[in-house]
Amino acid sequence: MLDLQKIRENTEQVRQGILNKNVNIDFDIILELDQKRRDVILEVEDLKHERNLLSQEVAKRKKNKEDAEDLISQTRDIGQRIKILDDKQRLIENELDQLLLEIPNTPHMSAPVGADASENPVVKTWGKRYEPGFKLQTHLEIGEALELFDFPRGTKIAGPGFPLYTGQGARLERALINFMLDFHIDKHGYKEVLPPVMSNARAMTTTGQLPKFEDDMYKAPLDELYLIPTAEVPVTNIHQGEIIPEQDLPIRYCAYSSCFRREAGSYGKDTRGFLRLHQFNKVELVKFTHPDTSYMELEALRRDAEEILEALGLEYRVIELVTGDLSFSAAKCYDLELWAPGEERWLEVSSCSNFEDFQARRGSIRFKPQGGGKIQLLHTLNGSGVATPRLLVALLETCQQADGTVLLPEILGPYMGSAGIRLKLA
RNA sequence: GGAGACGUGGCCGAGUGGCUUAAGGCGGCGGCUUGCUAAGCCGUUGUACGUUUAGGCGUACCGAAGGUUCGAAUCCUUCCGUCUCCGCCA
Repeated sequence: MLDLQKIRENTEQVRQGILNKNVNIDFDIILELDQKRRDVILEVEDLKHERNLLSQEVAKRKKNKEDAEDLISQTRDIGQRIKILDDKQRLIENELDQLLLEIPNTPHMSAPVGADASENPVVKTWGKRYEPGFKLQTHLEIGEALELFDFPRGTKIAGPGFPLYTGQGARLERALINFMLDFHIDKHGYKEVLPPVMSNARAMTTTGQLPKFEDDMYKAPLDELYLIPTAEVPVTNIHQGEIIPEQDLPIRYCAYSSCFRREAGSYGKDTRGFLRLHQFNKVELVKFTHPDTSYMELEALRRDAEEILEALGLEYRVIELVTGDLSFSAAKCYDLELWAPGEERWLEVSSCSNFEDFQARRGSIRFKPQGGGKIQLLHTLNGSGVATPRLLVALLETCQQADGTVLLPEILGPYMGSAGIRLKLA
């Protein structure tokens, strides 16, 4: 949510920022409602003040056993006017809130202005192209040959997009999750949390999934719960409604969770294999920071995700999202993409974003300055560190050998246990 | 799922219709005293919104939402949460 005062005072600047995100918002309606709201408040508070004074006078008279009927009937009349104005105020504020909740965050000034993903600049590339000289297979061919997963049976159980991992494939998936968790916890100092995979509407509103993107989520209407599309939702809401002492910042969490996405409107796109799923696994990094350090923390967050890819020896590049490609809540975002040599394309495995105070305002997440001073909204950030499906694709395709086996990086050895790092048909 | 108890500020805790604009304490902050520390003494202490050139002023907030009343932390209704016991269950 944007600061109403900022909308009021810097309307043109905000309007331009939102336009750069390819969204057109009618700010005149908002400003008009804001003015109406303040007019009503002015009127109703005046009446309430009067009522309080009269009630005190009634109390005084009753104490002295004097008659107060005239004051009581006068106040009764004021009470009715207050009730009408209270209702009016509530109505205006509901309408205003509803509008504000649907306005996306404004881009940071460092985010490159651009219309869509085709304009995203590449800011970094790392690693060496895997070109072993034999004909490379796709992850689907490798997986089928080595029986690492079973899409037809996953479809039988839940439908397309719900993968069933089998044998060494299941073990590899689990190994990757544990490897990434340990890496961030032990090497990068994140605190591990294991959150619920369902969240309520309140939590979904904090992070920005609601009210606009309800159709993208799986819902359990009987219990008024949603399956989380990312651990960002439950983890960011850990501190919803809290006031955190400044000296506790930054708070850095690392969480594994299954993620659930209906992917509404994306039918027909990347339907093969692991490229786009309804359920997948992801290790997520979430930070709560002081506003002054959030952009420094964004760079550090991105590095933490990059190091996972480097530790596995996979070729990747980093792109910076132009304003038109930024998500609803983000002010600035980097995507990490892995090269999949079998698919011969780049695959997005991580998004690292700074939301500034956008989510903090929706979820009322604040900090108390150390030397006293005014309580302020903090900044929230998150990034995948990283999502497994496309990581698995790039890993299998990059580690495939001429004999049809897959030789995993040494670093996964301890996590593969007795299966070892060479995947072959059992 | 059944029964009962409870929900007050950063924390503890008083408060069953009007000198409560929430007592008292702890903690925090400032000051005095002081070789240092501790103790003691004095003062101060929330959030949101509105308004104001400023100092300030006003309104709301006692789990949430409604209601009764001239007036609600206090009475009524509904909901949510926590705890205890029972049932069920990996």
